[in-house]
Amino acid sequence: MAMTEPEDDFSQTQVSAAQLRAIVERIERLEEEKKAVAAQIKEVYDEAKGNGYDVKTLRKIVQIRKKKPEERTEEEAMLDLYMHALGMLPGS
Amino acid sequence: MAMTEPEDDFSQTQVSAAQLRAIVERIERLEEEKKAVAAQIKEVYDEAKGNGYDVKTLRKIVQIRKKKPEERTEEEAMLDLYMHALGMLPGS
Amino acid sequence: MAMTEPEDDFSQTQVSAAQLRAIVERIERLEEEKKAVAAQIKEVYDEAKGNGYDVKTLRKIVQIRKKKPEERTEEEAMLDLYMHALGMLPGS
Amino acid sequence: MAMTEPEDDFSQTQVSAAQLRAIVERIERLEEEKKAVAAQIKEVYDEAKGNGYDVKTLRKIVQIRKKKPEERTEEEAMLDLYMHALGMLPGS
DNA sequence: GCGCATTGATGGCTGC
DNA sequence: GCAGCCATCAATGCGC
Repeated sequence: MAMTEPEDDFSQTQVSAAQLRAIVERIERLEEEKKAVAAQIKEVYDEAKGNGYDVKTLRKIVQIRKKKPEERTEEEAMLDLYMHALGMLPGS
Repeated sequence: MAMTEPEDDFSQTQVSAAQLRAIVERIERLEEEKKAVAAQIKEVYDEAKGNGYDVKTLRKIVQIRKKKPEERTEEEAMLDLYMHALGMLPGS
Repeated sequence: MAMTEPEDDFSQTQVSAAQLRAIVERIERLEEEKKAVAAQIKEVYDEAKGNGYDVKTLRKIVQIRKKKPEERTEEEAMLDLYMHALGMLPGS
Repeated sequence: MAMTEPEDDFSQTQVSAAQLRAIVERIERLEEEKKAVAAQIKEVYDEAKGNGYDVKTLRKIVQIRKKKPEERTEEEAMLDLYMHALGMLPGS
């Protein structure tokens, strides 16, 4: 009875507890997913290693491919930046 | 010609390049998945925040639940030890 | 000649460039100092470790002492609240 | 008396407490230094801002000057990296 | 007040 | 096997 019809004083608390539990468990499930994907990534690296690839180098390549577009933009902006900062451009 | 009938000397190299490309692309796909899951986790925290929960505390809870009870006890004990030595606790 | 008697049009620009350079170099010097201090901090931790102290706990202590007692109390209270709601505490 | 001639049972503990306190305080002093230097850096930026410089751009410049040598090295290594990884170099 | 960027902390990997 | 290194992740501070 008390379980199915809790005291009013505790209803809100119980709801909060249930919500809280739901939130935490959702996060934990998602973190497990993330962990699983991370493990798959590791597997690919390990397999590659087994095929004679150098993991460290592979990581570098992935990293470079990730950063490239960003870097190129920075590089292009840089010249303008310096020139502008030094008052060598019209807009300065 | 060279493209459709490559020199034997380069066959192995081309296979390696293909393997390499396959590996890198698999990793990149998995990293995108991981990124997506991370975004979902962020959403849950944001939603919780919208419902009045304190995100920082939520993170702490998740972290604590990750640790084994034994670890948690050890860490707390060590902290108490140091805090006691520094007079930061009532019983000191 | 042009170097010793620059065109009026460029005088201001040159001054700005000099100022700019001065600013940037001052910042760079200060950042080196900051880096040096960070290295000293690391040394202290390493030395402590050599004397048998637990670095992780030391860091926690330093962190806790940084916070005002009030903050600390609030945070602990919130954590207890959540942990209680989740049945992670004895009294729940 | 107890203060100047502590019980043997507590000597080691007290020494540890003193050592511990010394360590923590050294760290705290160094962290204050670091904080002070950081504040000086901020002052330079603020002063520059007062002189009409764009702080955001200044930060970018400092950043670029910091990363450049490193990036150049990476850039150089990269080509070799790709070529090596793809078996297009003698050493592969 | 929010999002971004830096900084600090943790856990995993590598080399000795 | 452990210490140092690196990559990831949380947290603080800053600017918009």
